[in-house]
Amino acid sequence: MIELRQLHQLIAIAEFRSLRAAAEALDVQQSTLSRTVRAIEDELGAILLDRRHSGVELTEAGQAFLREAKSAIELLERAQRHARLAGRGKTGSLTIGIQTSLGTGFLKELLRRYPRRKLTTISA
Amino acid sequence: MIELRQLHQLIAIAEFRSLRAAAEALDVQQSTLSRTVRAIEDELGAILLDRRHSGVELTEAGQAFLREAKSAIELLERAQRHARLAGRGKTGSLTIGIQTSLGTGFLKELLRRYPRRKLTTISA
DNA sequence: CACGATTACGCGCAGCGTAAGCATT
DNA sequence: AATGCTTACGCTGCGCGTAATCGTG
Repeated sequence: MIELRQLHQLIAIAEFRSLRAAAEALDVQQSTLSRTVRAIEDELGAILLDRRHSGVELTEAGQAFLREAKSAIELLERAQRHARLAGRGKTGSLTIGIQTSLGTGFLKELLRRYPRRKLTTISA
Repeated sequence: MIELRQLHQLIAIAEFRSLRAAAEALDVQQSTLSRTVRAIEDELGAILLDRRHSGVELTEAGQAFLREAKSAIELLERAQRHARLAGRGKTGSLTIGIQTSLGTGFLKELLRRYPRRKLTTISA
């Protein structure tokens, strides 16, 4: 299955018209991107890049695919933004001060009933 | 980063309203899906599922996110279909018969010049 | 020779299965 | 007791870095 990481890598490659440059920008090795492109091409059964010795160039299939893929990613990122906004206020961190004596009984029970909360203890 | 695999898992969960059922359908363990949901929720900072003891239910945030995410995935899959169509005829497998004597010199050179082709040898 | 993409090899970690745990009906 | 989600633990496969290779201007 093509993953988002791979698509982002492909997008960078297309923007830089170069594996080398994209690799540097993404802070990975050329080899990583070479393998990624190869994997996507194999999965699609279409060649996406024209490998030149002066970099790479999108084939027609590559241009079409990337244009559509970008729209999809755009949509997904909007979805994430919306979800993050929806989550505001309903989640977040809560900082409280409490005497240690209280921290042993009631608080422990509270955290047991509401898992996923993390308790940071600072001893006096 | 949220990956497509995770979104597909989330979609299955939403359809089945159950981790158990979705896990069976996807042929993974419940624990896998539990962790996936948790990971997405953490990344988004929003709770997507109401965990009941009779299964799960999408929260409002979950419904909204999944609706948008599904559209994005739909778009991506269209992009892949288009690319596969574009690749037809320009790629594919070519089966040839050839005498072994020819397979050593010319063919080897040919394959060297056109990498990524695989040669399957069937000895007589 | 320089530059840029490809490929072989080995490693570390993310994702998973197993199994135990916990809460509710 | 049965059902269903969560969590701890260890392993395996995948993605990556390193480094060597190939091919062209």
